[in-house]
Amino acid sequence: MPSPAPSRQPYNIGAHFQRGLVWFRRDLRYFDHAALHYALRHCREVYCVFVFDRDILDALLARGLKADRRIEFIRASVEELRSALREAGGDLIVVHDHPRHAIPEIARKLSIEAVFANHDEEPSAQARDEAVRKVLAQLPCAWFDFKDQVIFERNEILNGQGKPYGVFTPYKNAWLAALTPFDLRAYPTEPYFGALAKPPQALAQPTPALEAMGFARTNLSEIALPSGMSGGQTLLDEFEERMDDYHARRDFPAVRGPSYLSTHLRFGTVSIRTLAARAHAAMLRGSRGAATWLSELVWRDFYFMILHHRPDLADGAAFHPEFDRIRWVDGDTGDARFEAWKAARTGYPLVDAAMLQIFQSGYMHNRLRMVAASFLIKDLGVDWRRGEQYFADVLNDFDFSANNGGWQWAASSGCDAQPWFRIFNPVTQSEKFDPQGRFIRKYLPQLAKLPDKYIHAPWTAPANVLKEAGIVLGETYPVPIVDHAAARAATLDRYAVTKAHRTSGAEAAALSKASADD
DNA sequence: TGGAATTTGAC
DNA sequence: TCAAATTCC
Repeated sequence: MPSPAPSRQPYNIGAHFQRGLVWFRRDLRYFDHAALHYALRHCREVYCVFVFDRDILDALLARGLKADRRIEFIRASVEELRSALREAGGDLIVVHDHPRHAIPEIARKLSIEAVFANHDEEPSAQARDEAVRKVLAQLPCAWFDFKDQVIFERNEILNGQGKPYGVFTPYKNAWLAALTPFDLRAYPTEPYFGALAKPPQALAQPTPALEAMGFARTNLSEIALPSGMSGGQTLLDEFEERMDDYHARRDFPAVRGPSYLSTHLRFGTVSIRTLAARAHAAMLRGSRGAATWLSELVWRDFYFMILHHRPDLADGAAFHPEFDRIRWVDGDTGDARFEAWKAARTGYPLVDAAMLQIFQSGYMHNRLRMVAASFLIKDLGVDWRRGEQYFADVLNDFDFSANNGGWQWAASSGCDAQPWFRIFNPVTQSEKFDPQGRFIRKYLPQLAKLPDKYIHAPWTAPANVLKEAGIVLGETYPVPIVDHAAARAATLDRYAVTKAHRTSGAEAAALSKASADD
């Protein structure tokens, strides 16, 4: 049975079923949930399942990533969801398996007539769903999927020519213009909880332990990232207190400015509709902070939309292919630079502090993501894909679309990216956004005694100041691995190949004149 | 959602 | 002389 196109009208299932199965993936909540809403309304009995996906988890283990905060976050969130569903009269079947095997098997055992899930735009997830759907079709078992994790998806926002936007600002204007109360309204579930059903004991096995799946405990409990729906709610409540100041505070990593909700958005322990509705309402009453924050939520929709139209991005393609002509610094030099960047040993304090933040906590402040990415790409000359992969490995809130979008923005190869000749100065950024060095001092205590004036660039400090602060450059803290001015010049050279094919009008005229002269 | 070099303009 | 404005990368 083909799945109807997503609609901004209430989805018309057009049938009722005896038994349905809701497959939870990146939507670990039981309120305001599209798939659960429609399943509860169209099935007499609704079962719920979560699969710890061995295709994903085994790949992480094969790469040695045993201590992954995200797996721990997911497991805790799954446990909370499971308790909540139990209290509501149902349960959550939790298995550690390959979805293309587990979902049809459970569907068969429970005589499920229809599986309900929410969209996941990542190409690998699309392939996964297609594989599951194929097996289900043979049972037969129907499949329904829904927009849930964004406000507008896929082709819902198009430009005047009926094509997807490639530039953010006009996209955002169209997004705001298209917004209706329907788009922000919750998909209620609670009124229909009567349909939740408890699976037989054989399927209601305990949630697998981290260790049973091959993973180790992490420092998740120490890093102020409460998990589950309750954790998301706590962070949202706290953020609402400071939302009006978001625009003024969000750029300063030493200040509590951001919402810290990104990981909850990633795993759906908060609802995007709740967040966007709060932001939109506050914006309408004149809150600049709320307007700026809403803009960030629109960026999130934007990058999901871009990935939907450009699945080749998942294969490492540059959004603008001419940027794949760049010769990056590779070989031993490239390796050494990349390792120094990861190890927080670049000699630029703000960059190193940022890299320690992500390493220790799985989180990096958004301003610093731009600074650290720009430094790897445009100061060290290293291929942006290497940085993208590292962030993918360690960020708690890692989402392919936004991570790829951010890296390609920094590399200037992306849609609506910064111009290629725009190169952050890591010292200037530090002076602007961490003026008192509070963030730097938190992560680099060996620099703590340096006066504000020199904390952004220790190598410029006079010998007696360094001595006074107990610093021996090259021993207690690295000397800069590259000189910014020289690196900047090298990057401008390196990027020159991206404009080689684009001949200006004057150049074209000169060329045709030259050939006419021959 | 820059930065650096250069020019301009008020002293 | 210096900071603001402009231009170029």
